[in-house]
Amino acid sequence: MSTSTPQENFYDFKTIEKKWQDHWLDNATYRVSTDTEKEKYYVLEMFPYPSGRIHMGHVRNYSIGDVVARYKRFRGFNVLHPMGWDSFGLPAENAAIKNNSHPARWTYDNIDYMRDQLRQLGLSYDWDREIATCNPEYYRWEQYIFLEMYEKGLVYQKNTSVNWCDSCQTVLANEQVIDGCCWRCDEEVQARSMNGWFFKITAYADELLEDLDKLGGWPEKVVTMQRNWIGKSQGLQCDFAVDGLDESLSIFTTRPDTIFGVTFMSIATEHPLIEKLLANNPRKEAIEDFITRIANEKQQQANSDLTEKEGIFTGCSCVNPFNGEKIPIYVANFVLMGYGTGAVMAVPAHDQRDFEFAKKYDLPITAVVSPEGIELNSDEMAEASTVPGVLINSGAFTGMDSEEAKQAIINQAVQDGFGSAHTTYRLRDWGISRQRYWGAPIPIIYCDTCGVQPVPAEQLPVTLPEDRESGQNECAPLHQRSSFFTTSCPSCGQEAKRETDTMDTFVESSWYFARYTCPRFTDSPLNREEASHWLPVDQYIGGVEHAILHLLYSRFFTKVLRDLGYLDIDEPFTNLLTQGMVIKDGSKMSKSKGNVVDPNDLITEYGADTTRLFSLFAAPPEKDLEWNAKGVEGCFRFLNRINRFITNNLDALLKGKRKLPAKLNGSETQLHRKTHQTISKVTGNIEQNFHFNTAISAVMELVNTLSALAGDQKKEVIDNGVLYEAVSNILILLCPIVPHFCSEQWAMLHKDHSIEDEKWPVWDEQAIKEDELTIIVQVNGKVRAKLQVSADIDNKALEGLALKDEKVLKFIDGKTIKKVIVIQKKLVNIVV
RNA sequence: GCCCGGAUGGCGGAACUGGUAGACGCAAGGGACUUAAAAUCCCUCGCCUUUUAGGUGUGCGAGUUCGAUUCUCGCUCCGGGCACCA
Repeated sequence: MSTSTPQENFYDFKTIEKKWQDHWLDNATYRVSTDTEKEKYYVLEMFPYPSGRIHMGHVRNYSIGDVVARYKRFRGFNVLHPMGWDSFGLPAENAAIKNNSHPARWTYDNIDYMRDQLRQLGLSYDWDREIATCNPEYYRWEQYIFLEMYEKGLVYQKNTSVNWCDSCQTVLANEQVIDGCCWRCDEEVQARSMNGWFFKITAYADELLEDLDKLGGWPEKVVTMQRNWIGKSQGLQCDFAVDGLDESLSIFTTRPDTIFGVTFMSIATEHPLIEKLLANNPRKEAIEDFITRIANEKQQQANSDLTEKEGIFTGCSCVNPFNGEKIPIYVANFVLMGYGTGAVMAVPAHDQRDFEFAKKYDLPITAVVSPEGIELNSDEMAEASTVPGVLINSGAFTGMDSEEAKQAIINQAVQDGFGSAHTTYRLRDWGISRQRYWGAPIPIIYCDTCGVQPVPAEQLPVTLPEDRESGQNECAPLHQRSSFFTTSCPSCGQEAKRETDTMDTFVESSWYFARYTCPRFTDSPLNREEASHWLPVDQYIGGVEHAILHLLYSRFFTKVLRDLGYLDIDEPFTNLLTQGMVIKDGSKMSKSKGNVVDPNDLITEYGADTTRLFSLFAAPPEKDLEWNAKGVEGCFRFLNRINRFITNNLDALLKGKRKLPAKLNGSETQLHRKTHQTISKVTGNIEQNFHFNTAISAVMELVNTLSALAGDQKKEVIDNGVLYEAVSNILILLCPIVPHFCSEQWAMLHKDHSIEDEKWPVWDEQAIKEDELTIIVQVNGKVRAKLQVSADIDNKALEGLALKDEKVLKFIDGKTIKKVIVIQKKLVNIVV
């Protein structure tokens, strides 16, 4: 639509949308409370970070959610559909520095603007439940939960190696380290050992893994990603005595069956045993140099590709408890201290990485598992053999099947007291400490006398100091504020210091969905009654980029809150829909690519309804959506066609009877049938998989049929009852998608009630049935003719008709018919 | 490297448990209305050919079947996740 276009050609979306938005807001139409009469339905879209303005991804996400919410209301559910703001985070601090403002100011301004934008989209939220996670009334309860978790031993402090940027004076997350340098200032990142707070998510590793089976309403892909992330493996933990020291080296392996093939040992550069191995070691200097070099390389290559495997002999050895063999100990760059025990028994014959290492350092290779039908020669192997087989060179276990041997060897280790069955997870505990200002303060006090003290619950919330000076890029901002960190010990009353780290912002989003059920509750984090009524979330909708972290943390919090007595569910989200990205010109919309479409422009030009309609029509929700400006116009045209039809037929629609006549003529039958087919199609598309694109197509077809049969060139007179049936159903079926438009059109036809008082239509199976069928006739699988037959024809008669058809005769003439296949009501295939 | 997806006209996408491939929309071409434009309406629209018809066609190659976009096997390309996990 160009600006020179006369407005009178189009429906007046500006006035209409404003009118209905005001109406919904003034009447709090979408406010909900517990209702025992109606079944509850909780639909939730991932809440946004208030970055400034909404983008097309938000429009798509929230449009999908809004259709679900409105549809479920039509189906008679009591729908909880809340919205809020994930409003802590680093961008606010950066923006505050840049604009010489305060993070809170910047954040709340953004929230105000974006709330307005969401309202302009006509989203049916219960705004009374709005929450902002940076509000002390929200994070006080997060601090409260933290303290309860602390009490239960689910929160602890430990020293770990982190990415440290010296110029920014802060810890960086892995994804903020680019090629070994800080994403913001390009300073080289260092490894630094720091004390931080951790949530013991590993305590729930098994349950988080097992309960994945309960998530039948989640995309298989997301479940798999979580399963791999948790990464459970079972095997043997076994101790190897260190030669000449009163120490043992503990290893974990998933291949106990290969234990007789161990020819060396690889340990991590950070392994605690190294210190002891280096005492009085003639090679001490070389080993230390190696370790320092590897440590630096590791830090810089945290995000890059694999480096070559390297190691250094320590000069020390240990003993394989199964056969008494002496095993040299190497320090190797590929061994992770954070997984297993930080030491790996190396079996080069059956592990590719160990194989390469052995070749490089000329270490022996001993094959101990012989795959069926193959004779392994240790000296001639070109690569490791990782398949199962029969044990060889394995003492008492020789001849045993490798799968069987795993258990037998574990049993032996247990019996002899040097090992046991053990389960290891890839999942690590969740480090939540951030040296930032704009986050929820960790409610802990350090007292020189009494040590670590939790802040007493009655002193919550620990609020952020408001005197944040702007214009400074300071490190650990809370650490600079004595007004904040100076306090008194809750135990002895002496002067003490507050923890100055804030919590990872993922903590806020791990339980907000529960807080929505009782957003203003002041007694505890959650009102058990409300939470148990509304939860779990029936339908959760958001980007697949949160498939692991956010969704895993939320599942973890749900289990913790359950164990703290606040919830009675195991899993927070029954059904999950992960929507695709919004793409333009083949790549994701981004400022740097300059291919951003601003929702504001679209709303101004075509209105919210068209914007919603297109974002739902162009692709099914789970797929990426390719933006097409012309496609938007097509959607706008569609709405105008409906508007024009109703306007042109308003007299008949208002004055005529709204009941179907007793007998229908040809056109009426067709329209009536199409109407009911459309109801069935749309309902099915929404219920099955939220494929709104095909639902919209179906309504478009109905509108096409309507124009053809009842438009200007109509052939037969259409009874008003049939006409009304078609029109009213078009409006109800489209209402969840284009609510302002349908509300307005409905209001033109009805003075007494709004469209939202209507029930979702039910289709009539009888009306759907076609009385004539098109039967395909194939000869040797190729379509040769189409027959119009009455719907009740039997197979025998059908076969007869097909064999007599002129076009078919052409192809079977003079040939022997081998076989005739008749598929009821569908096709006849003649094989010659 | 491993684990998931995906590939259908000029484009976005349809096609129920194997049964008319290309619904719906966009773009394109032709026509009507108009002084003209906008808007609207009608027609055509996978490719090829000897065009009232026939051939061919759902990334490539096989297979199962009367019949495959759909099922099986083997590839190619694209997207995503994990990445020294012992």
